[in-house]
Amino acid sequence: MLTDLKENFTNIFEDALIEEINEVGTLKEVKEGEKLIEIGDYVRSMPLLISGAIKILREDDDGDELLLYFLERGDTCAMTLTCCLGQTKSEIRAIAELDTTLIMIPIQKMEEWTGKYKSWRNFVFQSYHERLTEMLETIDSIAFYNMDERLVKYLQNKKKVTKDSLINSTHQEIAYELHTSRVVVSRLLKKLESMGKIELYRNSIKIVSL
Amino acid sequence: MLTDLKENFTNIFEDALIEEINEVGTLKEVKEGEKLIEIGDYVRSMPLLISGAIKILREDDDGDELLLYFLERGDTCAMTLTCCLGQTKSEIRAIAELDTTLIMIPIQKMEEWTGKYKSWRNFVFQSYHERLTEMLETIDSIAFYNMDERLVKYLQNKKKVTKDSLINSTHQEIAYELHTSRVVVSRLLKKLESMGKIELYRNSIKIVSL
DNA sequence: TTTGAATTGTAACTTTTGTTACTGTCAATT
DNA sequence: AATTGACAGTAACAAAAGTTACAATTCAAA
Repeated sequence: MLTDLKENFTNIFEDALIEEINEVGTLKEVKEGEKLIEIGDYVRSMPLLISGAIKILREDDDGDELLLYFLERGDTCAMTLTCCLGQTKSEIRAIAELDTTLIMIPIQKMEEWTGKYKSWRNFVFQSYHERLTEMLETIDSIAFYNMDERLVKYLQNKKKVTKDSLINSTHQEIAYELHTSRVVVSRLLKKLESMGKIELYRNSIKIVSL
Repeated sequence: MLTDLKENFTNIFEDALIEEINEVGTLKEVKEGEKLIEIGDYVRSMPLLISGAIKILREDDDGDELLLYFLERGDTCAMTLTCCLGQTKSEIRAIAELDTTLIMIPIQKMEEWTGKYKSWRNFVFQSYHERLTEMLETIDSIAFYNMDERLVKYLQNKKKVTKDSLINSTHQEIAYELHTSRVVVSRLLKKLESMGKIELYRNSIKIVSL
């Protein structure tokens, strides 16, 4: 774990802090599709992402979902941060988008470190900033763009996160994450295909030029 | 200013911190409608809200707006926090919704206090949490609700913030903040009126029962 | 008092999105 | 090989939201 830590956080955290994380943190591996946090859960530890990606989802009253954003290497979950401190329940669901490696840090350390390490404070503030920014982008997408544009953004984002221009999703899965219906997604994907921007296969979509 | 501080923050901040705020902070009064921050501005000081309310708006490429949330008594601007620390430009616009009193704190103190005062750290984290929660609610509204429901939420929220069941807005102003068209707002308001939930006047709307 | 701008109401229409229904295809399993 | 269920394509329709156009009203300024 120390190697993972040094590789990913050496320019971010002081050596003494890396030491401490190494002592109290536990390594966790999750498989693609595995659920990390459910809405309403109490959060008892804070994740640092070493590799992979985690998708953060919001749910409405009918149980329908909306993809908020992805966490990637070097990220942490800003929602978790405040849930830890405030002892409140999770407002979101977290699911591994890829096979993912995390370091879990017990929440007791959170408060201690924010007083003790400047690098930790900066990291936490930076995380908040990034998350707020991502939330703003999500709001932009929903409020200012039509579904066809949102779909394009979704595909681009997915490609970036998975580092793969072949996206292994069904139309139904995409519809869930964009909070629309399968028929609408199929319709718009077909239009993108006829424009030569993507190629459609069963269970996957090849991004040609988006 | 000391009185304002003690009245509003005495249970939140340590006495020593209140002292410091009193020394370095400056009192600022803004009139309703006055702009506090524009998108792209660099932020050089952090506001603590003593009284009044500030609306936070997001803008799209065409210059159209969307209301994100209100800041009220005891709040601070989470976007400002990170802008200060990260030296990045503002992503949002802030306009006084009511006549408002603020204490402005120079950003240099930010970092110093996060190391020095536990109560300050808690306040900052709490602020982030509240802002993230408000952003989630905004996302819920846009993503999961239709315009008629969003309009009702808007009116309820406005009533709560202004503490006045008579809302002094034109249909056009409401349309801007909900990012829709005036005709749509007029249509939906008329429907609410015919249901007996509101009364419509020129330049104002009376909330009867929502 | 007249003018003109801002505000509101409303009809008619278009576009976007969502829904229902049915079809064919693919792939795993028996 | 036959069965089954998940997946995708598409038509037809419905609902929600956006647009255009115009009329009526109010109110302040000329």
